[in-house]
Amino acid sequence: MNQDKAAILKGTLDMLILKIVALGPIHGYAISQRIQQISRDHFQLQQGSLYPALHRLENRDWLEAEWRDTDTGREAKFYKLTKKGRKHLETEMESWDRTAQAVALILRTAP
Amino acid sequence: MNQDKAAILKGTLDMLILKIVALGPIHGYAISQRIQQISRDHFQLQQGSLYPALHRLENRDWLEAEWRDTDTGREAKFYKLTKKGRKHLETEMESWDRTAQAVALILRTAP
DNA sequence: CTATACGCCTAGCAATCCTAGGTGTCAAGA
DNA sequence: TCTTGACACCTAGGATTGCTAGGCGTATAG
Repeated sequence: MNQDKAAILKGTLDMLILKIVALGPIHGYAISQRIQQISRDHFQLQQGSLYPALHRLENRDWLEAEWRDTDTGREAKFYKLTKKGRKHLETEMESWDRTAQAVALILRTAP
Repeated sequence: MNQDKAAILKGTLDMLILKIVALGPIHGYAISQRIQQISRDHFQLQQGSLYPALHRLENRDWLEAEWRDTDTGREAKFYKLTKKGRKHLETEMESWDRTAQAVALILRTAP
């Protein structure tokens, strides 16, 4: 079915969400749109992944939520980063960099 | 405990193993050593991940196994890529590239 | 008035990697 | 001699994670 839009790589979703929220307060539904948009339609974040992840991040005190109105006048749950969340995001990004480099080392090894 | 050696990113292990085996026939124990070595000690592949993965790859006809002697005169199960395996490896590598780029797009987005 | 987008939620599945245990051989050092 | 460590294989079960597939309610466009 989805040959086109790819699933999120396991273990990276938290980091991606935190990064999007770091750009400014935003509600859940919009997060999935932003991820799809910025990734140039590569990632397709499912709601069944999104909302549990948001609750997970809130429970770990990386995100704070607040009900507010959207531009279109509807209620939505806006998230913003906590200090802990910002710190954690940095750690995760550094970790990602090292991991991506390590993978690249292996994939680029010539026979 | 392991602040140093990182776990393998979920979903990438099959690709990494296939890539190592693509460098030439090799047995399981040596695969984990090679992965650790080439990744400059970043990845620490556990045996409880390694062997189930190898059986998985064999069942999918991406790897073939054969018992042979090592340099040290012991018996070991040497793996080599099948044609299907080589093809799958290429697909996975392309997929990884696109995914890594998509992640980079998101992580590099400035506020 | 009906479909679609918006916006939230949950239960349960499938996959994956790990921990923690096990087997047996062999070489080196106390 | 005996014990430790490296070599080389294996499995069961747990934890985590993202998805599928369902659900709710409102507003807007056709």
